[in-house]
Amino acid sequence: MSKVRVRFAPSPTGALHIGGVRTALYNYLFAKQNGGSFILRIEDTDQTRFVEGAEEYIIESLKWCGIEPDEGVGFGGEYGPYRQSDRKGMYAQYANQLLESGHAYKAFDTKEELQEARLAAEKDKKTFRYDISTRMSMRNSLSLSSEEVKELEANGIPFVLRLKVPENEEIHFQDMVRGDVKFSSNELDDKVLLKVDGMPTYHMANIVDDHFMEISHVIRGEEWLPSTPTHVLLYRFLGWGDSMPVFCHLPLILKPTKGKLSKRDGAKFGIPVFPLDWEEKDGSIAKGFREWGFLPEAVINFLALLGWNPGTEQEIFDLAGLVQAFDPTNINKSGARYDFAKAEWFNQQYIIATDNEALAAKVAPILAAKGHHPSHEKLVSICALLKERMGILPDFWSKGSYFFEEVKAYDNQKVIRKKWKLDRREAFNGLAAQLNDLEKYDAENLEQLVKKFMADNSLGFGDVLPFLRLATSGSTQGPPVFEIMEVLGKQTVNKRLEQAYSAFDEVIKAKLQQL
RNA sequence: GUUCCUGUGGGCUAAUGGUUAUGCCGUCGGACUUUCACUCCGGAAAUGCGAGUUCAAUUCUCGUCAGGAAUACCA
Repeated sequence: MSKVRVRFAPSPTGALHIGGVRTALYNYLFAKQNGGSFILRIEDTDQTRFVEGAEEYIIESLKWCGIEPDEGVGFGGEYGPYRQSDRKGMYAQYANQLLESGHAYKAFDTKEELQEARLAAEKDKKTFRYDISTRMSMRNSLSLSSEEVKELEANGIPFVLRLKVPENEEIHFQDMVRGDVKFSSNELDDKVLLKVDGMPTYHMANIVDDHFMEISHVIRGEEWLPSTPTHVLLYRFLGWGDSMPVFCHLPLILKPTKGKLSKRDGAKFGIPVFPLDWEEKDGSIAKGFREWGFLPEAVINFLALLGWNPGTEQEIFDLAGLVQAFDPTNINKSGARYDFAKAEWFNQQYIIATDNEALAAKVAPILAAKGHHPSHEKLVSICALLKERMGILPDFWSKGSYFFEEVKAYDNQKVIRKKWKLDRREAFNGLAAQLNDLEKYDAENLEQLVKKFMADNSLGFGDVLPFLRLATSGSTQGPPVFEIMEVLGKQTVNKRLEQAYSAFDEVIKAKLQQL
């Protein structure tokens, strides 16, 4: 078997969404597993849709995900250029070859004429198709006499080259996911091969490029399935039928409701659909997984399992593990819905698995943005306390801001109203004093001290701990209190206790007044 | 409309022509923690529908319905 060479071929029309990332990932996995090459080709044959920065975005996204191409735009290689606009000169030759061999023809129809034909068909509740049944009623080198064609050309009337699809032919091809797939040529339209501007269409360019880049497997989204028979025809007519790549059409990624996931869905559902932030033309920012606080390993793991399964019950895979376990025959046929909750779960797993030192580094920028620059040691110990409670990186702040800022509010007023007693204030003042006198201020000693305090005053855990929590963190939830106190330190805890006692008293006084 | 693709709990999925249809996420309950999370235990919940083949169908066939994709001088 010849060398495995696969390509990821996005068009630079905007941000890459996770469906594209998954396609890239599967290409990458298949290439690496077979000792082959993963190639990035930029399909920019439609110059009207070119978007500034999209190409860089794609490259940066792949890098962030850890699936760098071996060849391609930005990565070098022996089969370049890898940008279709840079290969512009190559395509006409092959389109003309098809013209000469009678597999293509010139079509002079204007946009308006085509539009008219479409409108006419619509009246009959049909869709116009430029194909064997209609081409003789259009203006092209098949329906016109050679004199007429010459005259049109002499007058500089622009034309496109269209594929002449043969009649009554059954076209078969093998698909790695779907097995034997067949189409009738009668259902195919005479696709434009070369546009008026001299640029090839996707169909033409991708066949020429795949051929010369010696692509062995075409792994792409299912939306290409219906045009694959046209591609098969092209390979055959160009004389490349024997070296045609194997096709592998991936199931679509579906949006949370119904339908194929699209770029707009991020804003619509309030979830990330792009790997990185993307700035739209109107200046709005579509938030990426990275900025959302996802780890790339988690995104990759999540995406890998969307439409594929390893055949075992293992769910957590690093990239190397995926390369090993990946098996295209286990790719599903049906579309997979994008479930954000599951993505978050994966991320949580990866955050928990990250050691505290590394997590501290990831979380530091979030704190810096809030104006806090804690010492590394402090950050590491807080990471240890918080990591199991984080789904995404910013949770570090939402669940741990009290480590860095004063407590502004106490979230569980109900507990205060029920359990705080004015006549215990003296005892609690005593506790504060004892805590202040504690020499070795660590969780273990704190716990001992507090337990003794409870025993001395005949108080239960429920009478004391919620207030320690509330006072120090503002919340009755979170990591073990004594560990919070240790990290906070004596001074801070004392200050917060004092403040809190008064605040608790106020709550009770307000309650008494109401009665 | 036409062509093609696809239908397993709420989501992602496993499985075999043959016990109680798997696992994960989510959800609910319990244990642990007097909290939350983690962890552990348990519950509810699925083969779209209808025929046919067969001793036996989620699996094979047909029909039907539903969803999706394609139907551009976009990719």
